[in-house]
Amino acid sequence: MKWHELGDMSCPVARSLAILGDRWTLLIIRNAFMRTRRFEDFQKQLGITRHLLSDRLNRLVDKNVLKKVMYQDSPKRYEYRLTEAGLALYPVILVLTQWGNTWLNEKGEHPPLELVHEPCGHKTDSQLRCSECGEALHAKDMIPVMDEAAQLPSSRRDIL
Amino acid sequence: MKWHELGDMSCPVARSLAILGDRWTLLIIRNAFMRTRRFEDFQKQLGITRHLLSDRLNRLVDKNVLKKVMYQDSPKRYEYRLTEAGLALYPVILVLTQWGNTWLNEKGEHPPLELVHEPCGHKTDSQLRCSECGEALHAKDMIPVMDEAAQLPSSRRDIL
DNA sequence: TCCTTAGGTTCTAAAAAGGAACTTACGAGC
DNA sequence: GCTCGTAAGTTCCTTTTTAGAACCTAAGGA
Repeated sequence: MKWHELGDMSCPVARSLAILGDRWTLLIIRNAFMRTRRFEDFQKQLGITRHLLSDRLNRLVDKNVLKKVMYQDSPKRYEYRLTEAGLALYPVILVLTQWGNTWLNEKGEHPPLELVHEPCGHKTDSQLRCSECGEALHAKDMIPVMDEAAQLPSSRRDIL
Repeated sequence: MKWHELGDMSCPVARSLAILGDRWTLLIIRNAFMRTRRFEDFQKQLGITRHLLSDRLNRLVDKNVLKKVMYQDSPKRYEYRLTEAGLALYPVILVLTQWGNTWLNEKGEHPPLELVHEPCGHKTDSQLRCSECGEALHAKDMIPVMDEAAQLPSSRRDIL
């Protein structure tokens, strides 16, 4: 199976990863959350090749994760900003931060990146909680349900 | 910059993505959460080439995300199971599921994958909350702090 | 006129991914 | 003891992607 075919699958994880699941895209988005907006800045900060950066930024604009905003008229210059869909990726960056802090620092060689929650003023560990009962969510307690999908022919049900 | 060099960076997102940030790894992990454990099953479900699957599974074992467990003695057969670090990736899968459900289904062509939280019995939308004050977390309220890193030479501070 | 800045595009070589066939080690059936 | 089937890979060859460096364009300033 070719990679781009994943975008048509019924599984939402496959569709998300068809946009986000390559070696640079989530790093670009991380930097966008750190207020990076311009081509040159992304390129210097990430060390990505200009060619790839151009390709990835255009893809993200095409997929409505970033938008181009003109910030100078002559010569015309555009910067890249997170759209509403892009801002909604913050949880992805946050859980990757916490996983890296916790599980990829066994020898203690990296100072953890701590996050202060400004409204309450404390260093925070984010927790995923159920919107209904408020309890912390764990894999073993979750049951996937795909009502309509059950009525699709099995060839369209894909993975999940 | 080459991809594998990211694993040494001080940013935990870069270190996480040095393991998870390619086209197949998170899909393999998604299927592991769906109880897939054997080489043949991963291959059939994902449509990944056998070569790549072998490479990715070995890498995940090497990085302590999966472990090989013998399930048959003769001939010796092993299956791949999530380690503690692997199980800790559930939030990543969950937030990607929700983002895909919400933002990659504009034409309504995909039935959303709904998740029932078994202990309370309701369909849930997971929410990221602050461990200290319990409020929902948003990008604009978070301040990254890297105490010790501030004392490192700037060449070692990398991106964040 | 020449230099600088921002945002790319072009070129070539190297690395990674895709696809199909082959291997190994066993057990079962005939 | 021959053939088939299964699980888990490995090999070989082709096609795509990436990496890295150089080049291009359009405008402003010294």
